[in-house]
Amino acid sequence: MIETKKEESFSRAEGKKERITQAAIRVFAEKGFYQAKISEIARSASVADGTIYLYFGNKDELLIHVFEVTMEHFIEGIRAELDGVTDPSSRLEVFIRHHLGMIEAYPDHAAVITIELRQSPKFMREYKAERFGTYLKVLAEIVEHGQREGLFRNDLVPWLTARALFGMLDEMALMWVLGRKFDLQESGRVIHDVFLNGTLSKG
Amino acid sequence: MIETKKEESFSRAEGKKERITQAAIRVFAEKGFYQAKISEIARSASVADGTIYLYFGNKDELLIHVFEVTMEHFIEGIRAELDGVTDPSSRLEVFIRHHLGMIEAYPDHAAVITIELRQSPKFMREYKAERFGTYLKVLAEIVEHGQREGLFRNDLVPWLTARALFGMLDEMALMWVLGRKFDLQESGRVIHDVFLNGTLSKG
Amino acid sequence: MIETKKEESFSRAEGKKERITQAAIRVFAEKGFYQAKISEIARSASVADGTIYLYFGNKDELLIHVFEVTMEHFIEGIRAELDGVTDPSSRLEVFIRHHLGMIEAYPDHAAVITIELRQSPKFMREYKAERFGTYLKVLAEIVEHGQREGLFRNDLVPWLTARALFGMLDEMALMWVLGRKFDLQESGRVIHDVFLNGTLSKG
Amino acid sequence: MIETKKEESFSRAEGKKERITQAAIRVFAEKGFYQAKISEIARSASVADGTIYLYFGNKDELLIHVFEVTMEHFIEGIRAELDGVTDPSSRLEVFIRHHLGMIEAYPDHAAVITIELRQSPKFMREYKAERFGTYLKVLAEIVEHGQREGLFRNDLVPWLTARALFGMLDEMALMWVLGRKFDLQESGRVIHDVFLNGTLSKG
DNA sequence: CATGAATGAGCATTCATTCAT
DNA sequence: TATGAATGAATGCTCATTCAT
Repeated sequence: MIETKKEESFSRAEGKKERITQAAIRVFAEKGFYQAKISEIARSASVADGTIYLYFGNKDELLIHVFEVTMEHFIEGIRAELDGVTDPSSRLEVFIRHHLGMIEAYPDHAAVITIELRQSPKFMREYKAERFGTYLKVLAEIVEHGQREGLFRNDLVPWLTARALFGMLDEMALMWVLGRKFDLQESGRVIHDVFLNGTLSKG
Repeated sequence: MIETKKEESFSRAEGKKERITQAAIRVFAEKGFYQAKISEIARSASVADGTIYLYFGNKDELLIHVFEVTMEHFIEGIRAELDGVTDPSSRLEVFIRHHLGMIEAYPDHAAVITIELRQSPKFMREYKAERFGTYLKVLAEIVEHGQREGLFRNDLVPWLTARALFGMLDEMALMWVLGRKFDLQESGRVIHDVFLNGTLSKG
Repeated sequence: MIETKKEESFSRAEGKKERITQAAIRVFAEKGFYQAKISEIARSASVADGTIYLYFGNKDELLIHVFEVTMEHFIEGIRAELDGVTDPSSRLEVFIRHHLGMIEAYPDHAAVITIELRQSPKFMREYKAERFGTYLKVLAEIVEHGQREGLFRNDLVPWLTARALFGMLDEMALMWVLGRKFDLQESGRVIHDVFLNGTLSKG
Repeated sequence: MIETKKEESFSRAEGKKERITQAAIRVFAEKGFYQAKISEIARSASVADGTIYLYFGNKDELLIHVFEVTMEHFIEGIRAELDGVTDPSSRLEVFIRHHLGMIEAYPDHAAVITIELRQSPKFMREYKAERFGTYLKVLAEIVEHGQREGLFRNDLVPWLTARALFGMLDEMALMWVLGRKFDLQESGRVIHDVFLNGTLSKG
């Protein structure tokens, strides 16, 4: 399944940007964007405050980068996992399992996604989250594919459906991160089952 | 259906607290909690900055109040709408329609819910959102009721199911608020349909 | 000796100003001038905040009034006690005993004097503390009188001497108020004795 | 005698903290603690407001530091001056002359001592002024020493006596700072003489 | 006279960002 | 590149004072 990356020793150059990014993920996840202090991220990354500004224009850009990197992480993973899986139902299952598996392996990522996507509407209107769109597109295409195959109902708007599914997964992730009071993967299996039965074409 | 309250002229006393609350909803919704300035809320409520502190201990407490009032608003509405509706499927439909209807009528409320629920995990861990729990409980009880009636599958954990449903609705609300690029109630009907078909007991 | 006034029920009119004054003495004594809140003084006097401004122009004036009233209290007392005492040494003794006795009976007064006299030099330069001058004059006149009688050395400048004596008494009062760790009147007797006879051992 | 330090150009590091401290002494002395504004101290020290918080946790801590530094200044000076002086009467004379000399050389220090020591009793009860205690101890030990030598009366409690003496000196300092209407050192000589010999005329 | 809700000027403190080294 | 001391704009909150009732 998904294995947590071990603390790698990066090359000096890119390593520093990467260290900052990872530190930012940790701190944003724990404190939220506005409570996170640049100085704390710097400390957590073992760099000077000013160093962060050699790699990122400002705090906003750091947040955006963190979000994009996080989504990239999800995207690469899901693409690898989907490779070779052709059955729409299985693809859906893989997506759900992978998403929740990532949350379990990297809980901070859940917080980053959750927090980032829910900044003020104003912020969200301005920042077009491309990678997030790409990730959702993977899901929407699973739905479309399933529709072409005649498995899924044709009255579903793929991108709305994808977003609704994502809403469920994100809500599960949020709850789980808060208290870890239930089995995340088990909830994923139920979501898959319910969603599937609800979306099957009657033919 | 749901009708937007018109700007009432309140009595001095409660009126002022109410004006501040409504102004806070507007400003929090547009700017988010941290970007919202007390002085802007005060201006929007036509009171002095200091007046806010006659009614609320600090900015945090104002946010919490705003959230609680918002949820109260949802709770009262849904209870009234559910009154007399006995069929679980219909109750579910009513809930979805009402929730999304409220979002349409009071779009700021969607932002408040979204923002409030997604503050930093740290914040959420400390603040127990009682009213939000009450609201979700209404949904969970619809599921439970449906299970007792033999309509819904028994393998669904009611509160998890309710939360997943809420996740979908909240995601729809978020998207709609951002661009109003689709018919919110139509998406609600699809969610109801998909969810229902997915959760029906096979008996 | 000195007896603490019991809580009198004043006539409504002057009573209110008096209540405010006494409340201010209490609060100034405990918190100091800047930390004392008008609202706390009002509460302590059982009047509304605004009422204070019917009797005093502002917080500064209230402080000045409090100080003047306090000094008046000392002045009246010391004049009564000195009445009929003619011997300079005895008059000095009476002054010291009375001053320290007042501190013991009304410890808040010590704090008021201490605090008031030590506001910023700027403040002190502007506010001419007349009553305080009157009080000190009583002491200076005891010195002068003693000089005329041939009891005291003629090289003492009376008002400087009076001020130095006052400095000792005020310091004793300050210490005593802080911890009450010694016998205030006993220290007064030593001061009287030293002042009169000096510190050299007679051996 | 005592010579006023000229404005030195400090090294960047300690220099800045020192500049802030000296600026604070000036401003506290002129305005008093509560009227002194951080921004004015910053301006007076030619640093930004925020810079003060790199060296001091908050305004209170700045005041405490200022007081401790001031007392340190007095302590170092008096120790140097007392070095080699063995006669108790002379040591007493040195102490008085030095204390008042410091006031003349650094009048702001008088205000700092006066103000600091007379904050609200509440403040004083919490803050244990160690350096002030050390300074007073020097004086108390002069008294004790004089008692052991048989010069001073044995019925004097040294620390009370020291405090009374300090009260006289501080009162002289306060008056002198306010108007400089008399010769401070001359008043010191009289205090020394009176304290030693008392006020009775020898006739 | 009395009230106390409302006001808003004022200030300590924070923290993203800069820049001399 | 990297540093971190220094900056100073920005803001939540306080509280003396006012004034409609």
